[in-house]
Amino acid sequence: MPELPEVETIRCGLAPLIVGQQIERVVVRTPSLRWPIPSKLSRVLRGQAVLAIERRAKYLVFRLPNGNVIMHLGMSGQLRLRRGYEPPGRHDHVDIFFKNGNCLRFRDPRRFGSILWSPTDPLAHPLIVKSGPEPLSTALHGLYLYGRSRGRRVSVKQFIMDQRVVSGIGNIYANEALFAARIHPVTPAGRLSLRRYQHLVAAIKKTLRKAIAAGGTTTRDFHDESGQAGYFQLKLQVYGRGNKPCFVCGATVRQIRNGQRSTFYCPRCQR
DNA sequence: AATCGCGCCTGACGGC
DNA sequence: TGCCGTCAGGCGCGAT
Repeated sequence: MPELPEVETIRCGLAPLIVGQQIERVVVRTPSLRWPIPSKLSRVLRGQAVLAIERRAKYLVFRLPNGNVIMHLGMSGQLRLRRGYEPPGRHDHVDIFFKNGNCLRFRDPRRFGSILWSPTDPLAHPLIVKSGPEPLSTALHGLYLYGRSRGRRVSVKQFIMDQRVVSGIGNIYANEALFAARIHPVTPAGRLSLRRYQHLVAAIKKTLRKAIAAGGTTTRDFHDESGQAGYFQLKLQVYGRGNKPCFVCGATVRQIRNGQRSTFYCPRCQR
């Protein structure tokens, strides 16, 4: 499930290969994603050159002279760039053919992803404008989370997964960052001290940076733009490790449900 | 305003 | 073998 590090990995891999390239044509086979792909997408993209690829939260933004493509990979979205033609599979929903002979293919078995068109400022798009600060920017700091959390009774894990509070953190990295910060995931957000939020922010940044450096986390669904799986999975401390021994203290990692999400933590390390 | 739970969607997997 | 239920989960939305 692509979270910020996976989307960033895709962006970095894709940028040198398609920035500056001109789009020849676009084939939309399945318009019914999370939201319908705009019927004009093929028309507006034809002949345009990609000026830049940016990332905001978990969204990819393709800058073009006449507007912007906003893409979200949802749970199972993949992007692959390959040379020449390959017959599309059942879940290969969109092809973007470039004049240099490459094809960017969007594949998404669960179709929770989305591809939208924004003729104006994409950062002002309703889906993006409410996103919280980028976790790796200076806008995310301990005092910010502390302030936003006052009076909040939701668990700290749900709190940091709220994209309006801070963007880009999904279930995997929420679990990992809370482990790194030694904070129990179910602690009410409003009950944590400023000092503990400072530790948490440091842990979030460190966890995300390491994941980006490693090229994202391998899951069933994630592949980067070349189809390569990430290899951060080897380093996951708690996610997916229910009933296994904590790498730090040996206690049994617990798996619970919190806010309808699988939650993993070490009952001895995290308080 | 904050919180809760639903629904979208498919594939993997376990049980019978 | 095959069928069925459950789980995985990002995120907007409606209800409370």
